[in-house]
Amino acid sequence: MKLMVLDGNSIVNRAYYGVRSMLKTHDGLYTNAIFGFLNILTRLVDEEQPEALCVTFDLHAPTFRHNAYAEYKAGRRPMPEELRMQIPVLKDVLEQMNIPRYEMEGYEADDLIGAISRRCEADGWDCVIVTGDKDSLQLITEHTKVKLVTTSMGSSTSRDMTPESFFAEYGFEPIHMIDLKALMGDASDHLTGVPGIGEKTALDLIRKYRTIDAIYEKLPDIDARSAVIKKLEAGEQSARETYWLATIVTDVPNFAFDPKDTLRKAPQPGLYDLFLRLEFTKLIEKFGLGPERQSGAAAGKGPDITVTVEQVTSPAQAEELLALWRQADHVSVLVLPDLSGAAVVCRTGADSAVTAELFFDRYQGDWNALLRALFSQDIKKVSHNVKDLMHTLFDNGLPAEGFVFDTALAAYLLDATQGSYELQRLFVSYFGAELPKPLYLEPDAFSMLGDTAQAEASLDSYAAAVDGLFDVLRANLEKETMQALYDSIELPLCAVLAEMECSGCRVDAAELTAFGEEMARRIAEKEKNIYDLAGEEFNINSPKQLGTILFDKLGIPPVKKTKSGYSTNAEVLEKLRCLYPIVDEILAYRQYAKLKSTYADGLLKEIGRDGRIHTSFQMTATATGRLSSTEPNLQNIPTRTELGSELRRMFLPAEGCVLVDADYSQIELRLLAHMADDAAMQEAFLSGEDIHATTAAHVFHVPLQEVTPQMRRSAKAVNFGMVYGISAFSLSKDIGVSVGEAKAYMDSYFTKYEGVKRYMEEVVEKARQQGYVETLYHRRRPLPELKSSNFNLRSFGERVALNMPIQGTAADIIKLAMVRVWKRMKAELPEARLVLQIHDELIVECPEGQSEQAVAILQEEMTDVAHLKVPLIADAHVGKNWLDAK
DNA sequence: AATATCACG
DNA sequence: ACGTACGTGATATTT
Repeated sequence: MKLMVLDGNSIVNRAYYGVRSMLKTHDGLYTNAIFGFLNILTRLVDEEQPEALCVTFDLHAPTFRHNAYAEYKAGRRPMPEELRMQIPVLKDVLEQMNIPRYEMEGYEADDLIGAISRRCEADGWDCVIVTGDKDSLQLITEHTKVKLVTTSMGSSTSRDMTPESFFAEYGFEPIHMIDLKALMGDASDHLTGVPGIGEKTALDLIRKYRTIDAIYEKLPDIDARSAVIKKLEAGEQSARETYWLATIVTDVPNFAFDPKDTLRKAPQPGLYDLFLRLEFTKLIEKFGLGPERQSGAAAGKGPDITVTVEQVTSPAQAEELLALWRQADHVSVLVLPDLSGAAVVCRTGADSAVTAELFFDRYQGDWNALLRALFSQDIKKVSHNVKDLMHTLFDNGLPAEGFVFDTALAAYLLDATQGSYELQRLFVSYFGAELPKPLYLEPDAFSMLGDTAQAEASLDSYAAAVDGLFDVLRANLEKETMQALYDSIELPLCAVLAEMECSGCRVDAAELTAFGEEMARRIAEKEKNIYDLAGEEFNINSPKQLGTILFDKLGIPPVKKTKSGYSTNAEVLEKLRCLYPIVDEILAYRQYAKLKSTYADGLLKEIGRDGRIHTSFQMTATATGRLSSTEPNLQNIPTRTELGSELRRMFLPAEGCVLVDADYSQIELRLLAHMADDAAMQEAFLSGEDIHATTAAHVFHVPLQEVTPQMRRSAKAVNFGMVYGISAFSLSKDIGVSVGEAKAYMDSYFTKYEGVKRYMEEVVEKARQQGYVETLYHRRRPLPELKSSNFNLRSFGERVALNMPIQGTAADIIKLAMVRVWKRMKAELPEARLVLQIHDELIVECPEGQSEQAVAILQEEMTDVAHLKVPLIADAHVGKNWLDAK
């Protein structure tokens, strides 16, 4: 039999610091430590398969040992509030999981673990101790092993310590860990040990003599330098005291522990509700949890409404409902992805609603006409992921008007850091209950299901969920002053993006194929050279194999390491290229391989039957408010190298058309000048100077005419650094100077741009107070990281606080410009259409003869969209392909 | 599923 | 003394 015992305090600490970001629920309850704890727990249980399981905790009351050493705890940093508040919840979780918890006044978690492990051994059980503290290593025996948990870079790993592995590492038996501590002490626990004796000397002594008793018995004659012997003599009392303090008590009176009491049991039904509250939907699935009784899943704590369900089969019935919907404030609609069915929820009173089920195969009328009526302007509709629905409607030649609310989009605005805005998740967050599995969304769910009844029921409850979420989300948007952002930017953008996705962009498949073939030739050539230079064949695409060849076989000095071996990235290889010809070949190989796999082959796969690529724009993906582009990503087509930018030649307008490319000039720096209200920087933009050159002149104290290209490059890096939340270290790395010089540049920069300096301080301070940052248009990003006690996490939060308002405002501005350009083109230039957006750049396709009007519309709308204290400039060019239009 | 790399603004 | 830019997505390899 085997028991696993966790050191609760130690593991929850590791978990808290280990989980990458500050996970929290939508209403601000921190959960990252609990989540991390459960991850560690489940992983180790899987690994060990123990029959019994328990957790111990410290009780923070003074103990006899603490009295003996009053300052014992004094030096430890207090537990951060964000962690402290999670502890009682974690204990609840353990209770619901039926995992016994042990804590006792006067004893630390360690002591209880000691007692537990000895009790196990006495009963003939094996014991596995899980902890992050090395203190427990003294408990290792033939039947007790320690799993030492360490966290680094956001993931935790554990190492098994047995008598054998301990001896291999330390060179003595586990029990002498106490003797080691007695000599070297432990700063983190305020154990003095022998003053002047450090880890190395202590290890030497213990390896030779094993115990402090043995050492002190023959002290004058032991094999050590005389200085060491002197220190040992002077520190004997402290050593013996430390020995006593470092010894884990294994004999705890009144601790009635029986390993049989900890045999694993199924969790309590309440675990499900608790996980719901913590929004651990993934864990609910993993643990196979469900509600206590089948009480109609969507009923839960959701809105309490009497629903009449109506099957729509006849046109007469449809007419009646359409009339009802037209006079309703709004209806909530969910539609199957293939438009073969829909559910429409319409409120008929404060606590009543009618849900209509519409299915193509049961409707004895003109299905298309019904959809046309439903999606016309005069029925106000709420839905989830409106842009995707519009895309489908457009593709089918149907109208997509009268959408007044998108629940996914609203939830995204309320917290852009959540990552996922699935309906099921939102329902859990806002109503604390689960929706049934979304059968109809899974591929072929319908056909596999056979019986459509279940799918229909889930479509109903999903539409009802949208209806319920609408109220709370709309109220929250208003409360947080995001109504305007929502109404005038995000929601109108849905139609714009849906249309852009449907339009797509024409791509020259033949040219792309030829380009791919040319890359294949060059790859083969480089491959041969590399194998020759390496003396053997290997997979160049594998960083692991490449690292072995370069740094082990060829003996090139490694520059940097990653967590799993040598780093072989471009930055590293760039440093080595002059000295080793193979490195040059590898860099070339990598370039060709990237261009072929990601771009030539990757884009070819995405060309549709219409000869065009239809990317998807994601509206709820980024924390700053930017869009993203997927399948394929058309926002990262190469431009920085000549060879790569050839790909842009293959993006074409439709026959008889041209492309118009308009991009904002330095929009982020202009926004910095505006938002920081920095007079000097505003002046530079107002006078139309080259901002990077001007900055260079100031930073390097030279007249504008004497600024060299090198100086301008560095100044440009400093300018960008400001937008990103700079540090001297990273700036120095970026422009290749010492940290000291970089620091000097920054100081000089801040002397010139005082407003920027002040702004950077103020924005972080304000973010700390509010718990979030926001853009000019009140787009918001929560920043719990600023309260973190983890230096790295907190610093990250500070950089984000500097960056998000700028990047996010730029995103707001171009989104608004898109809506306006779209509207004007609809009215004035109906044959022109928006094709792509690349963050600060818009691409329009229009008939050859209309390019001048298109340029004018783009420039006017992009420039006029915001009135800042500096001009907003947009440059526009016309071309027969993307490259020419740049 | 995670990691390393590299493409973009 | 920490470890460093901000925001993305795709591919190939490895676990």
